[in-house]
Amino acid sequence: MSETRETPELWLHNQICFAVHSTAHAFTAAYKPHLDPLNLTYPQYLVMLLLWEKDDQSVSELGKPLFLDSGTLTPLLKRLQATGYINRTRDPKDERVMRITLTDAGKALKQKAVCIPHNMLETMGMSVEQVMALGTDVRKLGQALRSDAGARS
Amino acid sequence: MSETRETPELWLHNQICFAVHSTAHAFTAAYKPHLDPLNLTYPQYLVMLLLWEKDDQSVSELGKPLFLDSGTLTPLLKRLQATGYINRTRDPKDERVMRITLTDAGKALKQKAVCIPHNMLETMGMSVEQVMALGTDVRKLGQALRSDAGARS
DNA sequence: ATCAATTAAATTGTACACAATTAAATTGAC
DNA sequence: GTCAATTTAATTGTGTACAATTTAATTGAT
Repeated sequence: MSETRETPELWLHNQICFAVHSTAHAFTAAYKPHLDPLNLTYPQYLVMLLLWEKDDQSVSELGKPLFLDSGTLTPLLKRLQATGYINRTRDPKDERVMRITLTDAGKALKQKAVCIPHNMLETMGMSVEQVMALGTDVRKLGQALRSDAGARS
Repeated sequence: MSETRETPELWLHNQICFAVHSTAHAFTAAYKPHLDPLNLTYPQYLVMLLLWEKDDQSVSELGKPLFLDSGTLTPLLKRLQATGYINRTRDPKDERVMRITLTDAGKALKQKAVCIPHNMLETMGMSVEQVMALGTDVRKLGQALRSDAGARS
């Protein structure tokens, strides 16, 4: 009856891209109850993770591991500044560079965030070993997708 | 030196959520060269997949498998209509319902899309079996995240 | 020393994504 | 049959993403 029978490769539920895509959105939704009390969105949380690892980074230093450019980061960082978690100041050595530093409130927030990974692990219902193994595979897939994109010279 | 040494659970590159999040974006970018010639964005492609599986669906029928509501779908469907791939008509039986049907151009597009999954498989550099196994695990994770969100009554 | 390339952010425009509200049509209890 | 609840989309407002352009600062070849 359906013309689909002949093209199972086009079934939505067979597509790993959609599995990854929808699971990413499910993560954002699952983080929400944990991040709302901290006044953070999920992408803002990712930036805070980087700043908690290493304070005082430029916009492009933050963007490289996140695969984001200033078009996304500039407005996001302005919101983090408005919330009071970061400072944005021009580097006196090179006025092109915007240096992002944590405020005291931004540093203090880390203590409220440390429990989030543990809580999310419970939500996922997986062991640490399972999560690490799956993470390795997913990262490998992401790297393959990105390296191939760069491969067309 | 870094205060991070004590909190590896907060390292960005340890977070499976970020692995999934960034791989989802890598997918969107990797699809772009395949979808641009078809005048489709990646989310629009997902809607077309559903319509190729089963023509004539309502907005909410399309939204359920995609985990999207009318707030996202209405403008997206208007763009697909503007491109000429779908029709949007009110159901005469129930004027609340918007019925989405493929135009001839929308139906014809399927033939141009059938090769995309195969091409993407090459980009991923994985076997069909590997992709299916990883897809199963990722879908399971997505389901766990969504079911737990609904678990707070 | 000067000026053409380069670099870093910011800006602009398009397109999701989602919460919350609104509007219109339908259903159901009475 | 009437009107309150429900259902379906659409709308509004905020927040990412990303391509393309712009601006300002720096570098480097001459």
